[in-house]
Amino acid sequence: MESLSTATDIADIRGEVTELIKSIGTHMRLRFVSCVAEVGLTPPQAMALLQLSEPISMGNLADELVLDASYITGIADQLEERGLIERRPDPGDRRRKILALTQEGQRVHSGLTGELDVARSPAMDALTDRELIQLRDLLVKVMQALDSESR
Amino acid sequence: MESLSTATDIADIRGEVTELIKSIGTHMRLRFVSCVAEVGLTPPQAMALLQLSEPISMGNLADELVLDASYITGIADQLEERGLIERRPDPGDRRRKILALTQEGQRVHSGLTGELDVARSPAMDALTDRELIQLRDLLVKVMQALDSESR
DNA sequence: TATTGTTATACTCTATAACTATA
DNA sequence: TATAGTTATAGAGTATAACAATA
Repeated sequence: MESLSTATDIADIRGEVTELIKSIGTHMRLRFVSCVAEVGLTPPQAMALLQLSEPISMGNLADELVLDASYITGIADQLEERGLIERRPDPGDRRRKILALTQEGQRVHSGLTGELDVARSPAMDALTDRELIQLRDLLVKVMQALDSESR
Repeated sequence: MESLSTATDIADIRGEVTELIKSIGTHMRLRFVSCVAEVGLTPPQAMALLQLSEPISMGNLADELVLDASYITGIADQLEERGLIERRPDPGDRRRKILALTQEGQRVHSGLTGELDVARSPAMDALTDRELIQLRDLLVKVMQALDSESR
């Protein structure tokens, strides 16, 4: 009898954990959307801009963001129109174009990075250093289980 | 000097935790999308169907899913065409329509609920009961911090 | 006058297919 | 022949505005 009620409790806690991860993820996403809106960017524009710490070819950017190349063209157009990035020729392959931040792009990039910097987010201030490490270790285990699941 | 390097490490771990929550959230979302696709539903259709354990008015469904009422009309149309739900009049308010599962809808709803049941997901099998409770408690703290942040 | 649901419409995010210039 | 980027287009998800019926 006791084992039965324990099993139920554990199932409940799994459900709680799932809900918590979902809620925290939603919070993070909303925070991202509102941060990028403040600097006048749409989420995909911001995702691309944030990837440009170093210049990168359009194809590579598509790979890193897991987006189709044709979509990257449009995002690049928008960021270029706003003067945040520029397309440079690739010396050595004239098909390729390298995207790089302009000076203004640098400014927005830095501002956004700072704004989003999780280290400055009060989100995890509620945890002591020891708890934070515990949390990290537990999430790593869950993530590993998910990765080996993969079906 | 030691405090400086410690501070950096903690910042790194915060970043790790953020990334982990993002990754686990992505896994969960992909799992949801593939589960609902198996029963031939789009994600919004599934979200609506899963809410129908009990009959509910269209407006209330819109509130619960945080979607506009006009969008609910379309989703309800699709689920009704597939014979999974029906619109019933509300005795007492003739403007209102109550959505309820058909018998076939019941079947799909049960199947999907079982498929998605977190208690049966191997995701958290990597954790002992004690670790699971620890994880829940830590996530609750993070969530509370996020809630009081709210700006 | 306010609320429920519907319609028409439009916008964002994203992919596919066909094309061009280059390799 | 294959690859990088572009264009045109289409589809999913979602919202806004205007409207009809009812409250």
